[in-house]
Amino acid sequence: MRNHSKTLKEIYRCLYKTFGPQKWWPADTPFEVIIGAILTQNTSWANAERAIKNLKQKKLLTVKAIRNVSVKRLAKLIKPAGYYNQKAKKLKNFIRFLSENYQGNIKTMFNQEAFNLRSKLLKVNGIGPETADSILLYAAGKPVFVIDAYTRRIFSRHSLIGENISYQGLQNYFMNNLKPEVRLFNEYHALIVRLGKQICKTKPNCDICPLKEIKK
DNA sequence: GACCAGGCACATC
DNA sequence: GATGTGCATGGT
Repeated sequence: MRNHSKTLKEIYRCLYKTFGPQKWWPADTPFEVIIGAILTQNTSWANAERAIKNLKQKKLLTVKAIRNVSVKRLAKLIKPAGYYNQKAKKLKNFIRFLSENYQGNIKTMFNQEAFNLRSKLLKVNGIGPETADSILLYAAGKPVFVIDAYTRRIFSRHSLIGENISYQGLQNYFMNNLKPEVRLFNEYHALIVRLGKQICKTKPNCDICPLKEIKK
């Protein structure tokens, strides 16, 4: 039997040594992290960033401002992020959730146990597992491991997990085999994305994969 | 011009 | 629970 805990640590060290700290999440405030998490859904970060820049420029990156702006104007401003009509509604949905349950106060929302908040976030239309977990880890600073398409691709290619494993299954795999440290979870997910961006697009391409030395 | 990017909701079986 | 589809921009 493979010692998954040991292998996961080994992979982390390898990625960190190769790429260094990724300094996630690139945002000024927890609120900006949340907005960014919604805008970057199935979208390159560069495009999500353009949308955020537009919102900042129009002074719309606050709870109150997004609550008061029309969906139409919001959609127009976030256009570079793609799916702009859907995402405008999603942003509105989150703001409504925040306003109705926590007086629009992010800190109040975060003042509860992580998986309790997680289940509430998942009920907001537009927030799925990855977005919820990104909010919990990168905005709230809670030790929740974020899974994305790269994670499944990379770890199944290295035969550490089945390629059809569910989001929950994969998240449990990481969380059962790693210490629940925010710092570690933060950097680990970011490094996985970093690796995925570089080489794990469509082919394994293991010749230049820094993980090729990880023993099978 | 195809393919991809730090997903998600919804319909259908 | 699994599988298929719409949503949309900008870079390679």
